[in-house]
Amino acid sequence: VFAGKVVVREEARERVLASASELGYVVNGLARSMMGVGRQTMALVVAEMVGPSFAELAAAAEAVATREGLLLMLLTSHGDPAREASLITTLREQRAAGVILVGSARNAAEADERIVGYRDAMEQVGARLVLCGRPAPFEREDVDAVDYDHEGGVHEATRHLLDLGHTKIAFLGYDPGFTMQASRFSGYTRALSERGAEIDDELVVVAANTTEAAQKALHDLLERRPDVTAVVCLTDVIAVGAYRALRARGLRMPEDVSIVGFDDAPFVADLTPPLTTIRAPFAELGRRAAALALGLVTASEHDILGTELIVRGSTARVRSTRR
Amino acid sequence: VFAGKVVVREEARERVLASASELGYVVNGLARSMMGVGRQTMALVVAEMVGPSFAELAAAAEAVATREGLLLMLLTSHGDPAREASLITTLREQRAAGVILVGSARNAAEADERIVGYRDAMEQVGARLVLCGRPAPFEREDVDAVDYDHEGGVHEATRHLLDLGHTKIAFLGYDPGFTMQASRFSGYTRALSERGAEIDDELVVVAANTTEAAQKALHDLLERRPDVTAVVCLTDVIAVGAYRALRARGLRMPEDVSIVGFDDAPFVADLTPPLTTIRAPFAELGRRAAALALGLVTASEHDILGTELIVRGSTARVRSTRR
DNA sequence: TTGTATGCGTTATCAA
DNA sequence: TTGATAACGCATACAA
Repeated sequence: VFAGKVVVREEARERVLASASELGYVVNGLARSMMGVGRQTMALVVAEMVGPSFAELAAAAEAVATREGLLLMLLTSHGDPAREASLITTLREQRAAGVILVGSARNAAEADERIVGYRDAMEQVGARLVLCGRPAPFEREDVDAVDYDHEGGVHEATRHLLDLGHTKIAFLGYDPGFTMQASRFSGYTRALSERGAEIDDELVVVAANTTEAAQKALHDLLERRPDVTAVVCLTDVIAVGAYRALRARGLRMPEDVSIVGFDDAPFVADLTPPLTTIRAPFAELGRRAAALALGLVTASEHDILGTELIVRGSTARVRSTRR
Repeated sequence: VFAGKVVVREEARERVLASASELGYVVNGLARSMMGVGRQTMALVVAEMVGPSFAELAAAAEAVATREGLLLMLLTSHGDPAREASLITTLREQRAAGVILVGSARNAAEADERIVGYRDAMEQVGARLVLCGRPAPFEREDVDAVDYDHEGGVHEATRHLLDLGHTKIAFLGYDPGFTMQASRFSGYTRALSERGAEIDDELVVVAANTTEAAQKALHDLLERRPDVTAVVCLTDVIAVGAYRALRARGLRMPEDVSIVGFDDAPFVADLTPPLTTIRAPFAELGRRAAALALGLVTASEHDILGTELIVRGSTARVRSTRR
């Protein structure tokens, strides 16, 4: 009766259902899926459960999982390769239908090899691995990935600043060791190069993705280089750190310094001034990644979703003189 | 070898491990936990994956799940009782070790009965149910719950405003149909009563928990009652809506109107002015709920965690005249 | 220390 | 339509 595959007399079915509800019986999903009837779970692995992007993406992925009758497992790797590997093992043991690895990854051949290993391991238990928000390793066509246009987004933002007359444009949050950081940075360099501008290494500053780290990093930069009139921030979190640093130094936005962020986090439109930022389609990203992970669609090519520059009050035309 | 219970010769164990890694074999966790060896998952059910509180709480719960070797399933109910019931059934089928129901619940006897039913249903398959961020139904001692002091938090915030000389204090986000809304509101009424102030019904305004709804609600209130000098907001999201409404009307904060929120969401300290708000220990909440759900601790009584008023720039002494 | 049998709650198959 | 039985991959107990 519960399997639903076999034809049963109506009266018998009702008798079974009645006893079941009387006894509080429910099918043992573990035994059921052990018979290969179908997986019951899929997984989403993120470095940390932070940021708006994470919630939006997870919610979208869960929605498609639910539609397919699956539960969504949410795991964190804390950016630790060992923990990541152990999660993959556990998910294999659990016979998850698919796993989505989301977020920036280490930008190294060794990391790429790990990913391919994970993919093969999952495949061995009949599950899919899909990358989300990061490029496929070695640009391999045989690893499913859905990403958004980090490079294009920052390129558009940087060009926006160039169009406003800025020339001393800093990049805050540089870290070539990670894919996301590297590709966003390359959007910055491309925009500058297209205008024939040199990359001023001093204006490219490393900062961890926290408000505090960003604040300190920009503070230090402005000590050395008070001529900066605009800063491209890796993320909105970093942009908020930039706001704090500028405010602490008595500089006005956007009159003295223009700021652009990335993510369009909640509330950044309510800052003073409202943050100009880049919006990525996180919900769509989660949907596609989940659909890929469950084999509902097949990746025609590597999907790269577009981003959108949202111009608000934190960017303005450069002023010829400062102070 | 994999069960680890039996003593095996070292050479044999190595031979097994070698073959396993060669074949890519991993234990079938489904079959294993079917033997009652131990559950492998626990679940966290929220209405929506929004808000900072959610991420912080989920991360903390996942940390203790991980420590116990379990995976965390994250499910959304969208506030729909039918979906909630269906999730409970699925989790019973999956033999989850425990489930945490988090967030505001409907404030009705019928809802309480549902919860007790869920608890019994989970118990039947040897799993625990724990409520988080909402009170136990009917104040039943036999339903595990860990909550924080909604009432006390808002009471402290309201008294803070009273101490600053405010008398026309509005409450934004009223909705007696839900536990969280009701208990936060009662903190407001208690603070007023303690000072011998009447509750002015016109100053108590309904608003859904979105920035847009709050903005419109406060706008409408100020049309009718321009004498309001302070507003207690159900959440930070609503407080941001209040900021917008005030700004749109050309009112200054805190000179013309003081605002307090609830949650201490990211970035609210970076608004202009920085938001005075109430911080609840979401991480601790998640930790305790998870520990309870896994039976690591037993609830001595119903845990009510304390909150903390964080005074920032959005509240100030009332001015005798406006404009 | 190792091999063998039994049972767990399903699905699937085949006979009645 | 229904009942009996094998098989799934494991844990457990017991014998070798």
